Amino acid sequence: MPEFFHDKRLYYTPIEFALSHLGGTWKMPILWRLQEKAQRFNELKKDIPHITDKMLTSQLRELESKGLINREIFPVIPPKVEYSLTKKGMKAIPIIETIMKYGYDLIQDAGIEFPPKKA
Amino acid sequence: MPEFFHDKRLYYTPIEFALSHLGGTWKMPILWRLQEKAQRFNELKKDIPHITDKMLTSQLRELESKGLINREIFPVIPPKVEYSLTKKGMKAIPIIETIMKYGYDLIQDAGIEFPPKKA
DNA sequence: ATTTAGACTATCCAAAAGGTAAGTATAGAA
DNA sequence: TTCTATACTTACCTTTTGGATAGTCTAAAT
Repeated sequence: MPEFFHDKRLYYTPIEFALSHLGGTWKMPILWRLQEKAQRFNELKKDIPHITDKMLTSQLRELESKGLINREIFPVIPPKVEYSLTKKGMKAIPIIETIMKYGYDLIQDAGIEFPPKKA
Repeated sequence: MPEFFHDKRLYYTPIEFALSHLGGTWKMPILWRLQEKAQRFNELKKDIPHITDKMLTSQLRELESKGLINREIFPVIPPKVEYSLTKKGMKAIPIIETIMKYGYDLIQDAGIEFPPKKA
């Protein structure tokens, strides 16, 4: 039985475990944007097309709970909160880059026109 | 609008597109096992713990429709069908390897004991 | 006559993921 | 006094994903 339990969930493979950290529509685009510098909630929101408040909040919370990002609260009004990569989060960047490049290759292969942007 | 339509679906990023090819619980474990040689349905089934007939069938169909694997039918009874990687499928292998290694790293990080097996 | 093999298909269901829309708190600006 | 900014929360749905279970087809073996 090469499977294992962690945080109330059963995983069958390391791949599944990796995807629990990076998978879904939003986690990688968020992490990617934090690689340069810390960002505020609304900066991320403006920079990531289509994401809703709810999704952004929930994904940030998941990334934080898995230790990939830091959340720093500035006690001012209106509120200010900054998100940044942890060391663990930085380790994800090359993986994301690999997947992104693969995605671009697939897009090329499929003959789709797509602007080479940031994620 | 850096997003695009393809095959009746809307994608926002290359990452999403890549995950539509490799994402989910089963696609990468399946592809990984085809890298050495073609495999039959029941060989894959025995080699991939926990996968059900339905999941194996549906994932093989998806991989085939995206051009990552070939399906060869031998007209005998009982039926014999072999699955193998296409050139496009082979391009996915290094990506899967990267993700798998990352998964192992995360497992180490989390202090989980896990046997270094095949996917 | 029944069982077996191999590769499925068909239903039905439960859980997870993700989207819509509205509401909250606070202080300063208009 | 109403409005604005910021970072959320809550409730409610719909869609997608995945799991359980049973059934199908054919010919040969028992």
